[in-house]
Amino acid sequence: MPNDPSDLGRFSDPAMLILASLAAEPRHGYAIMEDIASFSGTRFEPGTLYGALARLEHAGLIEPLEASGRRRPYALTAAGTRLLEARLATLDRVVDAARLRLRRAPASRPAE
Amino acid sequence: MPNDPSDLGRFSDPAMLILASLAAEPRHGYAIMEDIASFSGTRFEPGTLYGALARLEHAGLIEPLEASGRRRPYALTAAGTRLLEARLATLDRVVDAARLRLRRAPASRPAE
DNA sequence: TCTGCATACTCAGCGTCGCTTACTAAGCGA
DNA sequence: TCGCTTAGTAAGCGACGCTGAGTATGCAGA
Repeated sequence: MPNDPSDLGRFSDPAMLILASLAAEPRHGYAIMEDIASFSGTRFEPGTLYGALARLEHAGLIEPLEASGRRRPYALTAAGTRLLEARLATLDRVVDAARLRLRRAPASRPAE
Repeated sequence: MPNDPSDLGRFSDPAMLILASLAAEPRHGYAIMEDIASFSGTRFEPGTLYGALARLEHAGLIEPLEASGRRRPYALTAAGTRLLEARLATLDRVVDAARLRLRRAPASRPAE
């Protein structure tokens, strides 16, 4: 129950990638999609993208800017920036821990 | 639609953390819980932990070892190890991209 | 001008998965 | 034998990711 807005809900992938994409500058949905595909290799379908966008806006992590034509651009809020930074730090810790554990794994992993 | 077993389903957090915990050595559920809490700061409730464990086993990413008493230990399979490594590489790319973007962000973020 | 493609977004529905909560039960020290 | 920690089971809810189809605008070329 994400009553806590500092929590990304239970998921992180689409939301995290969107926050990362918006970190550089405001972008509209379609551009976010292209951008994410370029740096992460994952291309979201519109439903995934715009659904996540709506949730992030509702959580106050991003905010809509004035539309120009069909394009509805979004910008990171201060809260969104803070959350992204915190999330990045946690990810670093986890990735480091995982690498360490992989390296310490016994060389003789059972067959298969 | 995780017909593709090389896919962690749509989520990654609990599953990823479990794989990371098992990377060092086989562990049983309760020990995984403690371990994850120690390196990631997140403590899963039993439902979350054992649910994810069952899915990972079903996907062939971990396998149960012989139980000793109540303890049901699991070990990473070769597929699990490969997936963890791949996932780690992707995470690195994403974290780097995000950091770069944060640094390039215009210093003058609108108020608030 | 009309066709057709790329852009940009909306909407509806399904199934999965995370999360909570409560319960069972073994092992062990006081 | 009481009670704490350890260890795992079970049930249910609702959020969210994902797919897929549909709508509409702008623009280049025939």
